[in-house]
Amino acid sequence: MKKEITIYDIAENVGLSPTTVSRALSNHPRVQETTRKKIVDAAKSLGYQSNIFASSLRKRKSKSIGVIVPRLNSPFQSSVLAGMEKIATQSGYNLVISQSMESLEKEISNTEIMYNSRVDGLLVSKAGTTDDIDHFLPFFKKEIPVLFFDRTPEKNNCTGVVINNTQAIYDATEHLIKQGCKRIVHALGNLQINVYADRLKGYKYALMDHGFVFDAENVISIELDEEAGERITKKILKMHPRPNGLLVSNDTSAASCLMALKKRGIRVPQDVAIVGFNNDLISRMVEPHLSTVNYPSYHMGEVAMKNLINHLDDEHEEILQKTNTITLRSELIIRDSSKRYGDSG
Amino acid sequence: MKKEITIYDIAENVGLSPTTVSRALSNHPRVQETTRKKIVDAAKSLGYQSNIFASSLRKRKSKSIGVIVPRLNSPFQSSVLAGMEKIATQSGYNLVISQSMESLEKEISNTEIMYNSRVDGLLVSKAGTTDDIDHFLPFFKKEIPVLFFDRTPEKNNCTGVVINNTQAIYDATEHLIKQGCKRIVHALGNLQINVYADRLKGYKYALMDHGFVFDAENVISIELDEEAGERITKKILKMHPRPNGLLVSNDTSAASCLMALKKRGIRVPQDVAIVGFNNDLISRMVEPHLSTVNYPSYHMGEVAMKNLINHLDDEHEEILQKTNTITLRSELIIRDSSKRYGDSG
DNA sequence: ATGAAAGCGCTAACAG
DNA sequence: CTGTTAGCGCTTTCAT
Repeated sequence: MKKEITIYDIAENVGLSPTTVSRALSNHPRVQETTRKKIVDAAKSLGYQSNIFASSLRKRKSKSIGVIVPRLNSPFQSSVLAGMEKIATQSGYNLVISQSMESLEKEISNTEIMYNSRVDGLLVSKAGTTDDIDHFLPFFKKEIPVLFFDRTPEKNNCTGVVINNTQAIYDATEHLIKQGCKRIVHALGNLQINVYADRLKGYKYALMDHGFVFDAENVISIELDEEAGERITKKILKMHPRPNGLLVSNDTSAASCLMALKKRGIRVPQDVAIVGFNNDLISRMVEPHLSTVNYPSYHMGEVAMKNLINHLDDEHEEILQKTNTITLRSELIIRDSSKRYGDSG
Repeated sequence: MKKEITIYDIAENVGLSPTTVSRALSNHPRVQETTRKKIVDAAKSLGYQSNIFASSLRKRKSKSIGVIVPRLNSPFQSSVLAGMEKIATQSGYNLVISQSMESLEKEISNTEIMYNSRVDGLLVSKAGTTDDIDHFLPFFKKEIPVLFFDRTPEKNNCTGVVINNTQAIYDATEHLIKQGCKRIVHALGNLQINVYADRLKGYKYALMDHGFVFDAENVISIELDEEAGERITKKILKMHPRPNGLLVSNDTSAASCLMALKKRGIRVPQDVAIVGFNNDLISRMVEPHLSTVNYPSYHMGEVAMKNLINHLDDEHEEILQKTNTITLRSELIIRDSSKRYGDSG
């Protein structure tokens, strides 16, 4: 391996000390402009590449941020990541990304890897299985900031960026009630995940507030994938009376429900009104278009990253450190899949 | 800041030298089992965390791999990334991800960042604008492997993982011809991107082989986003005779075409047969279901990463170094959007 | 099987 | 504004 060009080589070349070279290269104010110029030129002509390992070792900072998501391959998550990447790159941070595949075991292992990689901060959307956060303890102890987004642990001492899931589903449920739905089924994911637990609450509250009786049979907890529609539809068709309102907690599954229902000759929204969640592309491509909850995913990525970085860069102010929860605005988008009485909301 | 626990502390604690501790912790064979155990236990009880900066500085390896994609937020790319992440994590590599936003300028800047971050290898799907690869020169010079996937530069000295785009569209075009389409329009992205240039070739060859005359008017080069369908449809409707076959180079746009056509009362596939590209979820959710080309995106991620890592880990064998191109299998999936004569392919 | 010593390349006190 | 010095924590000869 060829020898690396170091600041010592540059120093020798320009007849200055390594310190000055180091300062010049990192735009330290106390270096004369002419000196800096000379150094920068020499660096370029010698083909110098700063050694980030040495720099990190000395500064105890990696300038990188870890992100752990349940799955990389999801319209929602990839949109969040896009927002995060934009801000991180702008601010000079690298993004180290891994996925937990919805498994706590993998999340723990990923967390350890991130810790050992010495990321300056960690952004996490929790895997479903449990509410365990012991594996973040090393981060807490070392005061490396951990910020949760979307799927946050229940323990309320963790900073998180979320939407108001309860309110979102409250609104959706109320909308279906106003559309004349008498039996409303709510299909959602693993109830150990706060996101779904909160949505269930919103559903219950809305029913209550409108004089409906909550019936556990109307709650279907299921993996919300592409095939979910078939499974949900089969369950619905066995119910008496047959449900005429359906809340499905993501658009992929909502779209797949729509298809499964239509395949059986059941009309949407006349026989069953459907509301999805996320406002993914697909909600605008199926017919009828899906009513859904607009989830500001890209924005969530931006906000989460911006807060983390502010926290890292503001060495003095620790204002954000004690911010508990940042709630982003989400809103119900009403489209044809749930409009049973003309255009009314 | 509290003092870090180092191998010196462990050494002192167990009465051995730092060298032995280092060896024990990295599973060097020449350490007695009992000694290793003692060291590992001490490390644990002292709360030791290996300092990866020091280790990287010494070993000149970061154990991380950079990935640059045009956009994080795309069903195709996120699926590729998921495949990459799986393999990288398995092999003990971190994934540093950034997006070029389809801009050469950002790609160049991202490449520099990756270089300065000292990634052990780089995986790139090129931004569209040009075929420029000068910004990878520093990698080539230092013999840091760069592997392209999907969108590869034309210069044929770059290793790449691809599908046979020409063949894929050849098959799709032939299929439409066999379905009785007399005028076939091909909508694709920026023709400076090899992927689209190759597809155009496949389209031309298929026309030629079936006695059709190629007409440049039938090629629409356009940004393939959610709104593309409207733009494509407007163009088609101005053509005489009206096209009755349509190849759209991604499923999002193909689906949006489908909708735009249906909105205008044009029947698919009877009036216009459509074939998309990628086999995204959406192709199975619109009606009629989209015929499309199955693009093994997840697999492409796995293969690209596996090859890169093999290259990195096999210090002796440099077999893969001279592999030029790995072509993955893709295949036409025929669904209702292009079936004009019953079930025939 | 274990240890001593040197150095990877940088930055931050401190001094001038 | 510039320089001297020391050390971040690890791995790796080379020696025993």
